[in-house]
Amino acid sequence: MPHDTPHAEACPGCQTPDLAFAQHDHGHCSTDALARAEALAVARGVRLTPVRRRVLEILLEEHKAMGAYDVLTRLAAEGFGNQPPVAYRALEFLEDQGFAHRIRRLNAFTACMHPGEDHAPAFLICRACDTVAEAPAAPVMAALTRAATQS
Amino acid sequence: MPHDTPHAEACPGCQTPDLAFAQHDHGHCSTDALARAEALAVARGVRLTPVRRRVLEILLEEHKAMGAYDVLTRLAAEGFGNQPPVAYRALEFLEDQGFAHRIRRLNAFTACMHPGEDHAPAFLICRACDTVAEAPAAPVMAALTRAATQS
DNA sequence: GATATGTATGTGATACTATAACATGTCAAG
DNA sequence: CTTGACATGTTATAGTATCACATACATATC
Repeated sequence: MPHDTPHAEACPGCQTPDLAFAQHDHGHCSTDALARAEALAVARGVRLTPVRRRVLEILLEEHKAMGAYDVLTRLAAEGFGNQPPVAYRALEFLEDQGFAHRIRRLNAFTACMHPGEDHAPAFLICRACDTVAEAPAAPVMAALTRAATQS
Repeated sequence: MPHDTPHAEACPGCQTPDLAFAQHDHGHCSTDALARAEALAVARGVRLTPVRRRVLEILLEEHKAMGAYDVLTRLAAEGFGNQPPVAYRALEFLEDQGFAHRIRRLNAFTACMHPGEDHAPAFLICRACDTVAEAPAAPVMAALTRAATQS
């Protein structure tokens, strides 16, 4: 339920749900990410099977943090298995390959926008609508590492 | 089960379980944090009831990330309620008052080492033994904020 | 002191998240 | 064609979290 917390006021995605998509031609970046994933899978000799591919597509379409059971519901509706491991296994595969990220804080998953690139992402998550932005976090990591070594 | 991941090699707490306590006189910092919490509770007009107080003590004693059910088990053994809400409510109270932190990534909680101080903590969590160190994260936050505003 | 009010706790039920364990299927190499 | 590795299906269960309602307890008011 968007629009019902103060936080929503600061989130473009909440105010104009289609904004995120319009802004960056989501259709394109989506098919692009998918294509990269396919290529990488081939290059690595791993198989982007129908379930796995479909899960990635779903994550890309939604462009937000999705729970494993949300994904599972979609899969089941499309004739794939309807038991939790079906979703978890596909999601685990995607995460292992760097095609998706697990956001443990939300018990959720989201498609990676830069598969194949070496990156340390931080996630900007709208508390109201769960839209996720992936921000480069190299400087953040650096600060963290500094904090860590000092302790 | 400590000592069985490569990561453990880098964690002082893993190698010498008592180190964290010896190093900083945990007994003292523990009672100190408790005293601060008591004072703050009075100052704010909120009640640090027996369950709440005991939960805080447990978190301070353990000095590591504890699941709600771990806490609950301890509570039940001591004659408090044995249903999940008992633990969750006390933990929520402690978190609201800033006496404890919830580490969602671990589905766990830990006592705050600096109750009352305005701070933005980052947590350094040993993957092997769940010992938690609370590091000052102001610079990390700054980097994050920068990343956020750019997106 | 009796009563009313708000807050805290007890308790049972249930929702949500995740994994273990084992059976079955599928594909490609030899 | 068989074998072996990987993928999926399926059942069961573990682990995390919240809801809803009843009860108790403290404080303020009359």
